[in-house]
Amino acid sequence: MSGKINVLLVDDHAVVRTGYKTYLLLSDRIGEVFEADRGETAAQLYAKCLPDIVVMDLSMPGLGGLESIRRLLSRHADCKVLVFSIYSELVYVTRAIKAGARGYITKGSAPETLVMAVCTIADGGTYVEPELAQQLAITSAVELDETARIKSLSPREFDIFCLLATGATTREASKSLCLSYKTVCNHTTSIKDKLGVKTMSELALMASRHGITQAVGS
Amino acid sequence: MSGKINVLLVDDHAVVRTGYKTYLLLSDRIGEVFEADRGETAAQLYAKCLPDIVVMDLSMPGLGGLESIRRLLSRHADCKVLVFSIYSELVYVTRAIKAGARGYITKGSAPETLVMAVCTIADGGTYVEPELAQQLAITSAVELDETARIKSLSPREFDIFCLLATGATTREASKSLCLSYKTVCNHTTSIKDKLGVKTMSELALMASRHGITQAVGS
DNA sequence: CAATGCCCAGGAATAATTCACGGGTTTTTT
DNA sequence: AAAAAACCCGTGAATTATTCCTGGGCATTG
Repeated sequence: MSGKINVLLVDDHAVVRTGYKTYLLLSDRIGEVFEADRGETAAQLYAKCLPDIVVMDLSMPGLGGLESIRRLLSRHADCKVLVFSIYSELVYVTRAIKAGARGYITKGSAPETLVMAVCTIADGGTYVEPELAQQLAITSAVELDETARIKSLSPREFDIFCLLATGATTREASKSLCLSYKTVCNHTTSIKDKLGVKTMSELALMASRHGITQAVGS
Repeated sequence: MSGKINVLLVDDHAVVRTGYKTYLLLSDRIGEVFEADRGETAAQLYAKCLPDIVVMDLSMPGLGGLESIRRLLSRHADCKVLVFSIYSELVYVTRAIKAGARGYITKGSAPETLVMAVCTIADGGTYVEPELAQQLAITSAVELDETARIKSLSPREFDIFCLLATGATTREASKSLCLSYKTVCNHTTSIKDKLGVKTMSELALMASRHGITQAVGS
């Protein structure tokens, strides 16, 4: 039905562009493949070439991939963007979708998958890598949940959480808060339980993600 | 002088492999290009094809890139390995070199660089991306101290460090590395000692400051 | 007045960690 | 090449940390 699909590839890795291009051109549904190495030039090239779809990497110098998507869409609202990233973390998926992407696949996916995704999106559909799509439903809630979980800590638990997450030992925390060592142990158990972490490392990383860097108390 | 250079590509991303391959084959110095998608098969393929150089990604499922390099070298001591990784953190560079790699470049580098690095190493030289080599001198005093400490870890200690710092339990780490639980405990003690930290939280935070976010290995 | 939830903490059982040690291997030094 | 040093792996005994269960005090709420 429709003619050939013209693609604009945006990726700062020349090697990756080449790999992708090689695969795309194997399909007879694909027409021309344009290349840009950064977000800034992508918008200009888009205006000039008017491709049917933009395939965009997320990690790029200058404007990141996300910002590039936003800019592209602010000028060309009907622009179809497929994100093709090394990141399989859901954070990136949700952000990309939020920014207006129509699809998301990782560089680990089979070459046929990307060609297929390109065609699907060019035809007006959307495509998110199955594994990610599945996780998305589950984990998008969990992502927000992390904040919620921290908030679910009782005041005392939060005090202890801050101390332990920034490197204090259980004993130091107990002294600092004038509590029995055992009490702190017990609190810690329920903190880990509420936060859903197994190790102190996870706890510390979670705290640092949420900007908890120094002890609140003395 | 020498004939064509045969290359073995080890990367779990098919697209990326294709990209390298396409570029490599543009050079008339390159002969055959073999592909492996993980460390386990790389060793076998190496024995069969006897390439002049191995281009290896660091982040792979199963054996990580580092462990793959070690194994490869334990069987084929004269094997030349060029690491081609997304990681631009210095920790990984030094680790890779220590593991026996002859060179290190990132996926962001120009395609010509890759070909050049391959040729240089195949000719018996070494090649580390200039930016990275330079960065080794720039890092701040505090970070430098921490970096030095991390570097002082033995290979095994580093493996364990990565796992524990990203949330693995001692037991999980022992399984993942096929070690006795007690052995991991003992290593952990000396890791904490060498890094000068008291708690696992501190250990995790220190790792995250140095860009160790996911296990390079399994 | 229950009922709930937080706060504190002790006891017993369990799990995790440390310390001292030894044997084997690899690497480096001399 | 021999010696020394460093690394790797592991065990056993002692120590410490953590969990689970329990219970009392306190404040808030329906």
